[in-house]
Amino acid sequence: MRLATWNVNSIRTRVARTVEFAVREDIDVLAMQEVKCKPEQFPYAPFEDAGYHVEVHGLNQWNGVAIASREPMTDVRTGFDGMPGFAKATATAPVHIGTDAPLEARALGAIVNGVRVWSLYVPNGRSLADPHLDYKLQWLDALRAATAAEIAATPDLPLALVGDFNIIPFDHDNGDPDIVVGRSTHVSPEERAAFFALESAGVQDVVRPILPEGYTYWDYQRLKFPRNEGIRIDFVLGSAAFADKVSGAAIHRNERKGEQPSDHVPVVVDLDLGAAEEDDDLPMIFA
DNA sequence: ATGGCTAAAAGATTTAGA
Repeated sequence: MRLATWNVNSIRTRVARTVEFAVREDIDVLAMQEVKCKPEQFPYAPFEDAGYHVEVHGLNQWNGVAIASREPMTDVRTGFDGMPGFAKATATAPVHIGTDAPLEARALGAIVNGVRVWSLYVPNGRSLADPHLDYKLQWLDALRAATAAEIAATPDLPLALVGDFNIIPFDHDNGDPDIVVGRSTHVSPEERAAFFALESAGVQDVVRPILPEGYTYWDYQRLKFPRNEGIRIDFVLGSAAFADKVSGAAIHRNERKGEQPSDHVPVVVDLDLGAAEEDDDLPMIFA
């Protein structure tokens, strides 16, 4: 099975190149982030014409996550247990963060080919002084707890957290001189600690051992891509049962090129799920 | 020229992204 994650930055703007990529790269499961639309606005037809089922979680023009899959999806979930919401300050009320605040469309889970996939769009944080950074940290801590609980409940079910984590784990993942430790989000000790705390929940970065270097995002502004001033913020974090099956990985830097690219590129992982999943593709000469 | 952004809703700017 070939699994990809891609922050598409509006699926309506980029549906053609998104589906073209999925078909060309033989993607079985494509987790998308920032689809920026409601389900009724989602361009299902191009995906379905290419042989994909689609699940969408979108509430408005912001955020929005989706999964396209060649095989049907089961146990589809919007949001994870304990996921907080965010309400910005108004004239009469302060900022509110919690499970009783309005939930955003940042997490969509489904089981496909016997693998639990979570398509995740972690809150940005905005700036070090912004309450949105507190929201980001609380959201990540709730994700850590929910992931630990899910792995404890079903340790043999391969699980992957995939998506835009909005954290630059290591200094060598940051090629953007405008992002500075001490001044910027994405590189703060607190955000990095929240990212690495996911390891304690039982998931690990399955792309890093194969591709130690490589950016996944370049800002549209100030010639960041031509200058290769990118950052690495999109990841595939797999449980032990998932990581055992990883046989390859790729970061598709070329998808940042061309007409109307997303500012992110796809990250792809190959899984060896054994003979069962290959039955569709191989002649039954061993039957 | 030594620098240049993109997207959506509702406008003719605001909010958001990272």
